[in-house]
Amino acid sequence: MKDTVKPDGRGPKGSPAAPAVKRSRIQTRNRKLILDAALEVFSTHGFRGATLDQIATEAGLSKPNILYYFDGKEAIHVTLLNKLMETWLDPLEQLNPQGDPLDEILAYVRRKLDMAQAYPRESRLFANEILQGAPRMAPHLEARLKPLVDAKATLIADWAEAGRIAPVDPRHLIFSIWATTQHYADFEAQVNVLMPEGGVFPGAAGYLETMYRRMLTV
Amino acid sequence: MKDTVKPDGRGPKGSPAAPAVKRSRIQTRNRKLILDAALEVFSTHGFRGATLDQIATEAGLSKPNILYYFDGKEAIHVTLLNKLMETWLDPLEQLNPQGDPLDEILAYVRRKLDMAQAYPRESRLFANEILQGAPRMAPHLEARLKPLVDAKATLIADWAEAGRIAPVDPRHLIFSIWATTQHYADFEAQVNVLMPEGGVFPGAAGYLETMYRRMLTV
DNA sequence: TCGTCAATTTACCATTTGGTAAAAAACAAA
DNA sequence: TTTGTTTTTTACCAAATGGTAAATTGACGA
Repeated sequence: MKDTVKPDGRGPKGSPAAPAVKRSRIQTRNRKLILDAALEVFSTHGFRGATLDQIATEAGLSKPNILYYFDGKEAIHVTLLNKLMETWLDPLEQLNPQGDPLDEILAYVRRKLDMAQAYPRESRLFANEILQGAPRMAPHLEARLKPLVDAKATLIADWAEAGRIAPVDPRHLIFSIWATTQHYADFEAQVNVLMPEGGVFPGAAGYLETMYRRMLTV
Repeated sequence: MKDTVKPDGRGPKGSPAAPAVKRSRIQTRNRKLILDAALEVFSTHGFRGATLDQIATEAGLSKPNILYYFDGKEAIHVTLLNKLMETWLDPLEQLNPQGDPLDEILAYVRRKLDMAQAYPRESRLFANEILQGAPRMAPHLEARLKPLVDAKATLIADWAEAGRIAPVDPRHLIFSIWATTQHYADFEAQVNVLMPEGGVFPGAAGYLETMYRRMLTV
């Protein structure tokens, strides 16, 4: 019997992430089902706390069928993390050196808050990974996030230097933007206890705009 | 044979948290060892990701010996969470209605940041629990945290009303303080990648004081 | 120093979990 | 419809995991 060929075109235990082969309709659909289910499960239980059975049930597929599409639990997690990284970097990448400094930063805050609202599961997946010491993401952080943050920190420092925003440590500014926006996704369970009235995001948007405006206005 | 009596004075599967019986030196020492080991393990892997074997190894005890001191994995986790809640509430409780509003809030920020630095594992234990939907802490949040936050939010609203600090939504202010301070503990793995130079906390303290001063100064 | 209770170890067990092999079913090109 | 391929199911397995029973060792007051 010849080796089973997995739908992503890799042989058994193959590794390249890039889809070397065009996927069938069924493959496309089921991979999406699995990744969506896995996002749900990993983001609420963390990697070790999630089980393939949970993912299978959530996806409406059998466990062996899931392992037909992915090489294992870890491969699913890694796939999610890889996809996530680009999405996560995007709002910061959009910070425009040519724009008005205050507007740019406030727009960045806005984008991050919108993402926390639109993609809370992704935010929690990321939070879980970092909380646990970034075991599978550390290389990514080093290779992709760090250079981007370095570049944008320099940009913000230049803006401050030129007196176009108030003096500020760019890195701590970025940390505080991440922390305050992602908080509404990551700590949703707590926020919901303390602000029961529906729709916390409009208030959050107003608060954060005010805070960073007061922080950065010269 | 008579029922084995556990060292906390409860019979098998007993429940009261209060130590009904004074503990021996050995009990005190070993319970501490276990709780410390469990804090380490739970805070990095989450509840489901942690194993009794890990905790046992970390504590330097055997697994059955651990189950001699605690009714099970869940009981250890609950014990940690209960202890944690009081520690966690304390800095906010200290917010003094008689003090100068700006000073009081800045001191609160300072206390929270100091806690993130001194007790990062506790911060991550808490973050893990909330991330996963607060399954074992929701009652606590409702019963202890919510009343406190309500009270302090009213206090801050009064300060703003009286023009002693700039107008602000008190609850979002509190959220942002939690988010920005705990970020340095919870996302330590990421922070360390982006700010390799040792000692991020002095810079964080300076940044946060500046931010909340600018935010709240009338 | 002896006896008793506390503490610990040894030897297990049932379930859960990630994963596999191989057969069966569904599908698609001819 | 036939044939080769893709997809799914069935039936497993080995390791890990939470937990227990009972025997063994240790501490310590009378």
